[in-house]
Amino acid sequence: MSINHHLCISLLRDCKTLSHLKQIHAHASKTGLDADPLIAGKLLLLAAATLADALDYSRRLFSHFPSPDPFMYNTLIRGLSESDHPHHSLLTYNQMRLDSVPPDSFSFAFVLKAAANCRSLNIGWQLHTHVIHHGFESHLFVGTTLVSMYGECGCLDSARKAFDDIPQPNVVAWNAIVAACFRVDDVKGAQRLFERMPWKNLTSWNVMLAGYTKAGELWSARSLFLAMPNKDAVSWSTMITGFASNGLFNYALSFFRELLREGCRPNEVSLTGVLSACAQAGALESGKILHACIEKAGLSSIVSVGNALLDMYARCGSILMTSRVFNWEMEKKSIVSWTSMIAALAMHGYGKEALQLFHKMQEHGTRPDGITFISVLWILIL
DNA sequence: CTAGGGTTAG
Repeated sequence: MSINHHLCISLLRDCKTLSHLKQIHAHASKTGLDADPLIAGKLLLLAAATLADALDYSRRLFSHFPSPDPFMYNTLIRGLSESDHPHHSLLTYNQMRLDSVPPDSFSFAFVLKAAANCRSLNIGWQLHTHVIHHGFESHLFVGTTLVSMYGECGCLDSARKAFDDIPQPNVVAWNAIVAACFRVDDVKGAQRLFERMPWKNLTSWNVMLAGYTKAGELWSARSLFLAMPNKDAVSWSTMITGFASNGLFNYALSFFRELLREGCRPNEVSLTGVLSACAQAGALESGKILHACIEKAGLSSIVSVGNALLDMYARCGSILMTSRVFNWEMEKKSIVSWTSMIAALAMHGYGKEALQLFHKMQEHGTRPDGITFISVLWILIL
């Protein structure tokens, strides 16, 4: 089968997995589309860079283009900035400058995100000078990314200055500076800004909810939630995960029930939140009901949902259901899945099986981290 | 063809 431009673009738009991407690439290379720097080749690169498990692949694709343009550098910088090694994004940015390709506003938006993910204030400051040097200091998008980068690095003063440098901040910029206050636990400052905001949208309210729950001020969050003009799935998820992570299981469960009563469809975030509440409360029966809902809604293939289910069964003492979920219901496993299963086996006295799984995990190419080793050590204690 | 703010498990 040979494919044309149009087909290639629509296939890439729906591409979700690495093997799917490889198939498309194979078909595209038969007609030379993969080397077409105008559309298909670039979109192939874009798909690879935004697919979580296809970064090496995207780098290989990138290296085949003799003279990459800003779009292609940006694509790789973006993919790497969201990876586990965001500093590789900075290396690509440096390569771009060495190749005398001038960075544009997109390049700065992506590379500043990488600095934020590295939590490196030094890199952030250095990039800020580059932004000024290239004349983007009053660019709305770049300015907003600077605000959130400084917030992420815990430097509220710089975030404030970057915000004041934006000539006409819109609601997104305002939301960014409010979120920056919460990130350094300046709840009072966030409240003052929230009241002074010229406009608010739903996200502004959700920023406040998330900030309050992170600061442990759940009653402020609750009264704001009740006073909000509109609520969406993020508002509900924020409240449920907020209550669950602060140990208020009954509130998490009753908010989830309320969500269902309002006719909202639970998403994967609210489900992981309420499952975590069941796990901590030992509510096996509620957990089983949720399990059935997840299967019916077709959400069981989402890794975070599967992991939350695993943890719920393990903490509720049902080792049989834990291994059933792990062995039969999870097609995709992350390091969290392997570690949860190992911990569950070890804590229920199945030391030999836990150790076997520890080896099997490495055979699957997943490298253990600190938490995995701690889980294995439970074998010695129990 | 790419971009900024809010929710996700061990």
